[in-house]
Amino acid sequence: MHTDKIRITHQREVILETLKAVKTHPTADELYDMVRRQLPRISLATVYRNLEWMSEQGIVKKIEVGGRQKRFDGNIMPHYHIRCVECGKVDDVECDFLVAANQIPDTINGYRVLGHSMELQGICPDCNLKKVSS
Amino acid sequence: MHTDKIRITHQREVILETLKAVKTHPTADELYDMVRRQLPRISLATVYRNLEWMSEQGIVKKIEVGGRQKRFDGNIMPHYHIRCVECGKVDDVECDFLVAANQIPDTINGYRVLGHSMELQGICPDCNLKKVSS
DNA sequence: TTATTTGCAAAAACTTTGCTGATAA
DNA sequence: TTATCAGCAAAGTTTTTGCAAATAA
Repeated sequence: MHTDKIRITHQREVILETLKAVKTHPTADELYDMVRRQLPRISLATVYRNLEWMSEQGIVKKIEVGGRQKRFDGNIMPHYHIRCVECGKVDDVECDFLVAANQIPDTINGYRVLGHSMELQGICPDCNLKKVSS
Repeated sequence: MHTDKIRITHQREVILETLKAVKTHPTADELYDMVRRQLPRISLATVYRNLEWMSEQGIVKKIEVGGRQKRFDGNIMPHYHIRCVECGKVDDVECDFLVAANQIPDTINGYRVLGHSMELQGICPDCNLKKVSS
């Protein structure tokens, strides 16, 4: 993907606005469904291409965690996530108690360290209810 | 998958031995290639089914991190990983400096917390070399 | 003996890509 | 005007599933 001249297309704007507007961490096809309400003719490929491109640009963040599908986050401030192992939903976590990120060396096992991510796994309130009532 | 009567099949033994024997964190198809040297007629579906089943049983661990494919770890002791963003390789990390796991509450945002995982992202020595020399 | 597991092939799920027409600048 | 981008469809990649034959117990 060239970076010579970047265009602000309508699709690109709507995808970004939509992602920024939600506090969830949608997959490409979830975002596609949301965006389609404004742009009924948009294609899933465009959503994929733009999410990939925006995460390369650092405009959004590709969530590097478990689960089947990739998820995206409009919040690029450092923070961690908790994922429901039943339904796959991902929420933000307040994490004062967790990692002292500034203690992470910039070289480990010969790797040049670029970043880190932390995922808690759990069962969300909704899925907890379903399990209790079944 | 029923759990009424569990059979110790030859395939299951070889898959587990092979995974335990390596210090890498192979994907299903990497493990398939390794196992096939001993069991040339085994199918990839069997590898997938058994890895899934063994991770449900807690015999092995499915690595909940980024990257395209799922990876599996024969080491079920708690530890963290570093993944090369260039080639996808995953190594273990010594992590005294990282998370105080016992500080993680067992309820967060209404989620019942089951576990956590941490991934560092970086560039491995091999890929670093390739980048320097190109 | 018989219920579980395998191998195979097909399908499903998710993501990327090639191409042509549309469009931002 | 024109190089970038979108839409569409097709292909690629990874994982799961149905079913008949094989097999562990």
